[in-house]
Amino acid sequence: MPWEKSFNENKAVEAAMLLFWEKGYTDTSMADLLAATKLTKGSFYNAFGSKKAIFSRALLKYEFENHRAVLQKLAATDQPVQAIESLFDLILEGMAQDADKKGCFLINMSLELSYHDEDIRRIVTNAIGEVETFFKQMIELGQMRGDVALSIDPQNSSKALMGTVVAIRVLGRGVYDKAALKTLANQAIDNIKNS
Amino acid sequence: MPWEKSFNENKAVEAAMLLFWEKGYTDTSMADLLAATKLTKGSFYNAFGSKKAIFSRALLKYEFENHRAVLQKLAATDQPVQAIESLFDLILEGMAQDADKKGCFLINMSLELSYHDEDIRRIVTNAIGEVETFFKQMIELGQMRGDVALSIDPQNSSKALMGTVVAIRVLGRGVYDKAALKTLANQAIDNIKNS
DNA sequence: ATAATATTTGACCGATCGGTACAAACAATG
DNA sequence: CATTGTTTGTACCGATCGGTCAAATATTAT
Repeated sequence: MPWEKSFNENKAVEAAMLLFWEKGYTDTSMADLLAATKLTKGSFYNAFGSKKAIFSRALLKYEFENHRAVLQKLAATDQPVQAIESLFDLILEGMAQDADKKGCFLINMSLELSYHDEDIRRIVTNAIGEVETFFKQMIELGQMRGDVALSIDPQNSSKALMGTVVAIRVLGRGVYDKAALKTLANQAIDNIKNS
Repeated sequence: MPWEKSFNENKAVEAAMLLFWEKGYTDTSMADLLAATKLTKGSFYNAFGSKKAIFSRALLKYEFENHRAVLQKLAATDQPVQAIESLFDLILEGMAQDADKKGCFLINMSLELSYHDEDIRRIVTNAIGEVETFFKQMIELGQMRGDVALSIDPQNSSKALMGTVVAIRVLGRGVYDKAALKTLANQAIDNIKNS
């Protein structure tokens, strides 16, 4: 009776994600989306329903693949300070390879949409909370292992590390160069290390 | 021969600034601008020429009034660490009073336009450079006075402070609450203080 | 007065916006 | 091979986008 779609829905969301990531929500038009996903209007609206809907899916996909997966892999280590360093390394490396200077999709959207669109704000807030939790756990683990100074407050320092990530991702879009970003990261890490 | 404009051009730029600040560039339409400036299309284009043009003027006005003026006043002090603290206080206070959570106009625009529009990127980069210079000068002054640890590198630490400002202004738009932002500021300041 | 000059106004422009309607094309089942 | 229900392509929608322009209007110099 029914019939299978001739296109890969996941690929379409992927293409949309890259577009939204690069150009933001408003500056990405339906025409852009149709071109990128290689869908016609009928198929698009049949599959996704609206521009906002595919945007949400794209943002969640990003969060899932570019955040959650990375954090989980890093958190599995038994060398917490190194895990934190690795996260910063990954971010810096990713930015160096990103010729378009797209930055972080989630953080970009936290400025473009977050306050006016409650759904988006929740996704962003949640994603940032996850990163912060990662930092906090690594700090606590590090304190148990003696790698992190006991004078450090995990709650506060995890926020500081999170703030550094935000700063790096924002200033990395054309204001600071690679070296300056690296400086930011190094200082933040030094602040928690047991010297 | 000529004839004086019946409207205050500066007031118009001010109104445009508040609009762009709140909604961003793309999401602010000509209709919005005309309503806010109380101009008709002809007058608007006669006076400013284009949407981009009045945007640039609005951004520069913001930079002049909300950045340069504040920094100059603070830099005049002979208590540099207090000047830095005052800057963070001013930012936090301003954000607490800003019900719309507009954040910082310049930093918002660094994400929306900076990489794709070279003119805007230059304005943003320059403004951030000024803040960073302020921090650097205050740190150096503080080291001479003994308020700031000599182990601190002014160049690096001014970047760290700048990064904290960026983080506060970005995360302050709906992700972090007042207390969390204050935590970020306190940690950044503690890092340079001579204990 | 009136000529010269600049501003203001509102109608109008083509292009693009996101979204809908619907018929034709289609694959799976009876 | 007809039936069924989905997918697909496209024509079309009203609204809005940023921007133009000519005529109307107000001011000053002569």
